[in-house]
Amino acid sequence: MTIQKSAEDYLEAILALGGESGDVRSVDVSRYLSVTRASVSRAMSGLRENGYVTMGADGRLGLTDLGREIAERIYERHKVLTTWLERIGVSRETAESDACKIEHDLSPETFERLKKFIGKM
Amino acid sequence: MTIQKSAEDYLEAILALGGESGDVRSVDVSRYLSVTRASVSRAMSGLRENGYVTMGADGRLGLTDLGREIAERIYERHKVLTTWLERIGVSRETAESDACKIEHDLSPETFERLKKFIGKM
DNA sequence: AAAAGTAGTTTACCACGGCTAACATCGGTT
DNA sequence: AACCGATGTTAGCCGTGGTAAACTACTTTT
Repeated sequence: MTIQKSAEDYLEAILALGGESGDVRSVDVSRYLSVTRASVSRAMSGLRENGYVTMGADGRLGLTDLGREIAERIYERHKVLTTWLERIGVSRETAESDACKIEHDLSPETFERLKKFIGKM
Repeated sequence: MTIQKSAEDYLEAILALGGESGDVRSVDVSRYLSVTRASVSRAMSGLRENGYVTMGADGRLGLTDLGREIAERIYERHKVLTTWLERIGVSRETAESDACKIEHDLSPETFERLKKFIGKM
């Protein structure tokens, strides 16, 4: 199973919502990503099957090591992109929204370059 | 009909392949985008219906004013993105490929900023 | 002229990823 | 105890955009 874009979004959402407590449920993800509970439920089912996500009997979501690795990679990309976009003068909101859209697509090479470039700005 | 990403790709391909002669056929688009002739055929059918593309009896493809407008917008985005990526040290090939992936997604605001930024580099 | 290749189309299929609707649970209210 | 609201699941649907296979038509080769 090659991880899909939407799967990356779900994993990232779980990470982003986790915060201190780590108390994340499907409905939180549903609100965060503006999709229905049904969509989250099906996505979680797939992510559990493939070992990216765990779910307690009470519905609490967690990331496996594998899932966390992916989530963190995407989340870092997200931060790099928003930083860069804001740096060149894009508004915070647009930066966030654009970052979400392209964070899945850019090559590792581009990310490395971008990180270095931001450092030098 | 809100134009879709794939539609933008097809229009851009017709523009990119047009060059001097303007002699573009479906099979050229098919090779350019690495999709089957069947896919191109169906896409062209939709783009013709909606007034973005023309097709002569001999199979020659052309852009309507509407289609050309979109194609040029995307093509310009493509050029801005590849320029920028190469500028920060990404290889030509990766720059091309990454530009293709994100050229549909970035907001107009980001593009404006990016253009200005490249000018100042 | 016959055969082979090239181009475009149509059909039927598939995966993805949304959605709604209906149902099952569970916890707190009254 | 009965009810209600919130949550999660399942089933079935849809649009998008690819595919392969089969067919047509035109051109080029032999």
